[in-house]
Amino acid sequence: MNNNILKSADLKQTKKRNLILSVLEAAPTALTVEEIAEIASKEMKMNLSTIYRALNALADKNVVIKTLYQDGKTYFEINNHKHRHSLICSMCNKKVNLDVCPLEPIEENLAQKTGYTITGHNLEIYGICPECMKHMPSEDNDN
Amino acid sequence: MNNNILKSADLKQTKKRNLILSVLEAAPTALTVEEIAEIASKEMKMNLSTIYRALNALADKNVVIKTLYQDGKTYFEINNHKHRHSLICSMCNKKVNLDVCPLEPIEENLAQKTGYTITGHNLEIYGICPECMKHMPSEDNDN
DNA sequence: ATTCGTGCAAAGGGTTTGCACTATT
DNA sequence: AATAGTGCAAACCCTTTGCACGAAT
Repeated sequence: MNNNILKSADLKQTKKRNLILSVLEAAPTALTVEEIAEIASKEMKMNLSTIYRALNALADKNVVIKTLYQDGKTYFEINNHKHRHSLICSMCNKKVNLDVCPLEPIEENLAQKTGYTITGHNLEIYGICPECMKHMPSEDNDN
Repeated sequence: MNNNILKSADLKQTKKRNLILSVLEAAPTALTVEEIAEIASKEMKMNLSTIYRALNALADKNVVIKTLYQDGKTYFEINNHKHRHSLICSMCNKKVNLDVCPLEPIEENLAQKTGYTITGHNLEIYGICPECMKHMPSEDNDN
């Protein structure tokens, strides 16, 4: 229930924020503000600024995670405290969540070697999904 | 010698492009366009557009690698075909190169599980460097 | 001489912000 | 009633682009 989320983040309860949160909760992957607006617009329309402000407020409270992807857009997802990464199709943008994070064992080692206090990381993996692979304009296959 | 790099990339040889390349070659980590401009300006001044265009041309030829970091800026580095990642201080932005890439073993596995053809990945690790740690305004240390 | 690189200023895309207004507490 | 959220338009930052000029082949 979103009520608690907003309350415990010291944010006022509004229909829009609740809707934004429920969109994120229903989403299988991180979403851009435009994607959120698109989905949310089925129930009510709201300004992009509103979504940005809501998400930034929530990110400040660590309720959502904000990540800038290589496409130049910021993606948001609920911070469920399960650490995840995405595999993104470079052609259709379809995303698959990974449940492995290969980095935790590395980070401790790294902290020792560098003296840095590791605070986090950002990992995106890119590829071509099977569907796009099928419909690939044959660019460099030698038939 | 840069001559060969530009020639083999089918790009005209200019003083500015050579300078840009030598700045990148001397750099221990990936640099932003502004950082490159700053360093290069000691030898000659050039417009940011020129740097952007030179780097994009080189990135298209895979001579340099172009990566968008979480600070919203694009970083460029020579593509020496050694796969590297950076550890970045969130406070002073100092970067350390890692020579481990923990992802290659994972990717093969991933390809099987998802059917994706993996084409690459992006990994940044964030932390606080020892110097910044020393001078940290004590925010949440309980003394 | 042709082709490509460069500077400048303007435009672009995504995100943020100031202000007046509206809703929540 | 006080405080915080929202819409709108303008501003912002980094990057890209059009055009006229200049340099490399």
